[in-house]
Amino acid sequence: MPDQEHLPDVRTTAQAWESLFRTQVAVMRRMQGLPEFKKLSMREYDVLFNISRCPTGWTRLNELNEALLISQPSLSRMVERLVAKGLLQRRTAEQDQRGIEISLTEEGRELQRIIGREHVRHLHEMIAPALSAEEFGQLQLLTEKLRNGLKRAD
Amino acid sequence: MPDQEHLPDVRTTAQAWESLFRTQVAVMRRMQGLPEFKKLSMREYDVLFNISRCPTGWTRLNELNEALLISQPSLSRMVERLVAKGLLQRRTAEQDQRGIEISLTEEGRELQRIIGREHVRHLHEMIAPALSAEEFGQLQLLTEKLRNGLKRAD
DNA sequence: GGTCAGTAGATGCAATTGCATGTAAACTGG
DNA sequence: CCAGTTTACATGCAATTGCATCTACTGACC
Repeated sequence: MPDQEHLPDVRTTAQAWESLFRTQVAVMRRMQGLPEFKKLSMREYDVLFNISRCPTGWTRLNELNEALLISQPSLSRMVERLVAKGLLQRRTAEQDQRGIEISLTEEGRELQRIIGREHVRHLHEMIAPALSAEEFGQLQLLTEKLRNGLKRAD
Repeated sequence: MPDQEHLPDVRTTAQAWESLFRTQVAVMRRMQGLPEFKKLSMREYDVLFNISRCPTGWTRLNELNEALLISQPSLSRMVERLVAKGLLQRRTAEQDQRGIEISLTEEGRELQRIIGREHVRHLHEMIAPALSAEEFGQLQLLTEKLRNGLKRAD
């Protein structure tokens, strides 16, 4: 081990978390009203976005659920609604007859792209003035490291 | 201005935000099931916590609303429920007869403290292994700076 | 191969949420 | 001072959410 890094105490971790959390709230709150989220709520967009990131294009419902804060029954019904809107398609998983796989339809993919572009543009306007490029880079590294280092849920 | 810091591009800001957001989701998701949130949902606890931070002990409803992601009618009714549970008290504001001020009751303050202690303890267990004390400090500074530097909502 | 525990989603139902709108008080310009 | 606008919160109501539970399938053990 190179330099001695001392372990964080409770105050340090609590304050850092609180600051991160409040920042997330502040940004989300400003984003809520923006026009791109008129057609789809932010939660729904987040579902489309997560699916769009899957290499194969298909995800298992339970896997998707882990990336979201909503409960399993809520996701189940949200997917139902998004299928009804023509934005998603479902199929039963090959190797596990209990499982459901979902993917974006062409329409869903297109809507995700449209909203995504607007979203990124507005996000950039909102947060870019606050930090330098170097600081954003540090922030990304620190949050990635934090996320990857979380103690496994028991 | 000392060194030349270059301005962040769109990719840089979007990736940093996404990483922060995903980290927040990962932590919140693990927190949801913990026993301290059996008596009160996380949203409700967050309300008590925010009020507990007010120097005077009283807050205006609209001011409190700005620190939360829920809508104004939702907060209005959540406060109603928390008053019914005996955790909050309400009064009309002195200088503005339209306004409502709320504060914790003794019972509410005590419950907030109990949940808060458990929460901080579990949070620490969960995230402390991920970063050093110095890194948590950097994370706090960066998120504070980000929050304070957000472009004003139009 | 049959029983039993565990996992993936679906569903009934009550509670919570948000949207649109309502009411009342405060501000504003003449 | 008074009409018109804005602000703060409440309320009707439909949509969404979560909890508890159910069904169907899987995997393990014997």
